Parts: sequence; C-alpha cells; structure tokens
Amino acid sequence: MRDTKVIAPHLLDWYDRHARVLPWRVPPGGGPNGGAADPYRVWLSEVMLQQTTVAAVKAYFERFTTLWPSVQDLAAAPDAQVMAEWAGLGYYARARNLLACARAVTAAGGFPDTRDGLRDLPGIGAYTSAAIAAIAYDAPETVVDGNVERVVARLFAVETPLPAAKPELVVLAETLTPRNRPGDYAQAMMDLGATICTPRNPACGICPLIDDCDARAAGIAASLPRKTPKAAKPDRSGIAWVARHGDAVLFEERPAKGLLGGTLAFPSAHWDGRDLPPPGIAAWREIGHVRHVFTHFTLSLQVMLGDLDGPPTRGRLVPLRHIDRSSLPGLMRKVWDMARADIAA
DNA sequence: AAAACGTGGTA
DNA sequence: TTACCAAGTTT
Repeated sequence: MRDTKVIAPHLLDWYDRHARVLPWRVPPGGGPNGGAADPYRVWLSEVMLQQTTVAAVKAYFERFTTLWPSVQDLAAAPDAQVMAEWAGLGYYARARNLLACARAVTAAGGFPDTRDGLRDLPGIGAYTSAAIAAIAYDAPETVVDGNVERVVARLFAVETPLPAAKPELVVLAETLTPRNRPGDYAQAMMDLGATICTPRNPACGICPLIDDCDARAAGIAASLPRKTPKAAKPDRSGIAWVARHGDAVLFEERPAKGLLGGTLAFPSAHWDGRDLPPPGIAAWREIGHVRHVFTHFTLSLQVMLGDLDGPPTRGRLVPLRHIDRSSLPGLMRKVWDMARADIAA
C-alpha cells in the first residue's frame, strides 16, 4: 500500500531543483524578496493557459503585461484592442471574459482571495479558481488540470476512462494536497506532468515519484489515463469575401457569441455550404480555398475577391497599409495571406 | 450533460 | 496526413 504522505515532500524536493522558469512564475519558495506571486499575473497566465500550450502563451503574456501592467490598466482598455491583442490565441470567449473579469475585479477593489470568491468571476472555473487561490495566496486548494489528471491516474493506476474518471481523480488528488507550500505543490504537479509524466513515453526513469506510482509498478503507466474515443469531426464549407473598395478592404466584427465571437473577420456566412454573395459586390472571382481545423469540425473556406460598387452596407473599410495580420484570428490570417498574395500579383 | 469553443506542435 | 494533445469554461 502506497504511503501518500510522502508524495508531496518528494515532489516539492524535485520542484526545488527542477522548477521551470516561466514569465509569470515566482521561483520555488517565493520571489526575490520572498514575495508571493501577483494575483493579476497569475490570473492572466492561467486564463491564457486554458487548453493552450506554454510555448504559445509566453509572447502573449509578455505583450499583455507590457501594455497593461495591472488589472486596473486592463479594465480600462478598449474591447477592440484587447480582442486584437488576443487574436491568434484561440477560444475568444476567454478574451471577452477576461475584460469582464478585469472590470469586476477593479470595481470590487481587487481580486477575491478565496477559491469560492474567484469561482464567481467570469472565465474562472473549477480549475482556474483553485490555481489562483493556491499559487497567488498559497491556499491548500487542489488544482486538477489535464496534467494532474494524468499524474494521479498513474499514481493510483486508475483504469476508468476519462472524462468519466474525473470525479474519482479529483478525490484522489485531494488526498495528496499538502498544507505546506500548496502553491508550489500545485505548480510542481503540473511541471511533473508537462516534463516527466508526459502523455506519451513518460520518463519514469527520472521521475521523483517512481517509487510511489502504482501504474509504474504494474507496467501500465504509458497507457494511462484511458480516454473514451472522440467522435469524428464533420466537414463544413463556406465562403469568405475579400471585398475591395479603392485602396481599402472590408472587415466586420463577428457577433459577440459563438465561433470567433467578437473577432475581426472578412464578411462570411453560415459555413453550411449555402452561402450567398454579400450585397454590393458586382463581380467576384475565386482565388482559392483555405482549410482550417476547429475543435468540432473542419472547414473548407472558398475565398472570393471582388470590388464593391459603392460604400459597404455593413462592416468597415480598412486601408491596405493599416491591415494588421496579427489582429486577425488564425482562420482569417489564412484568408488574408491568400488574398494579399493575389493582390500583390 | 453533452456540445461548443481555436490553434499550433508533434508523432 | 491523420490524430492527438495543451494549466478549461460556459451553456
């Protein structure tokens, strides 16, 4: 029978020597002056990291904290600027919730310091509330993300497939959370999952918990956690119109809710294969197709280029030299790259 | 409770 | 190229 009491100490010893250095992180044991992490930076990084890799987040985090050093600064930012800066990171509801949360926190005079208080804020759920409470306030909350699910499934050799296994894994994870340094422990679990206890080819040979792991003992670590197969993605198709008017191109903001909500886009329609041309375009021609993979479907978008006969009836014209590729979501970057190449030719 | 919601990297 | 994966939340 495993001794769960030794797991946190083993992990913290490892973390003290091998913690990743990350822009939003305070080193093990505290900052330069023994200081704790800034709740604003912890919150911002945690939201950016939701379903998103550390590598992708780094540049965005640096950019956001340079533009907006405090939550009050972010709260005062224009919606469109925040959406443009978020462009490319994905899951755009996060950006809208980020602003709503910043404004709520600013109005309240600061971040709540409890998990329950944090949980009530927009864009902060079960994971993020626990992460902020643990990392910024060193509260003994149990943080369960994808890394922790995997580490715990292996430590206890849980063979129930995810997502059904989630409640069981949370209960098991709670039995491991220490009173001593819960914030460092939470980050240590995630570092372990990201660097040692990886989904494929886990590096059990250098794992600080090798002697505490049931799956390792049973020789099934690499096969855990089990997962129920995902449904195949359907294919969809649609049309995007790159409409020129003199030296400008027509853009419009997508509706706040739904796919790519609130982002800047080329006029398009329902992507159900039955799109019709937008009003105001006399003649257009196809310049190619872009393919894009979303979470739940793949999209093939026919890209049409044309000239408006007159002022647009929707959206707004942006002069060519002011079009900033980086302010567009990934799909629209592909469309623009194709159109720009055609226009240049 | 199941589905919606982005993107880029890796095997 | 296909398939999976990454510090989840909302409805």
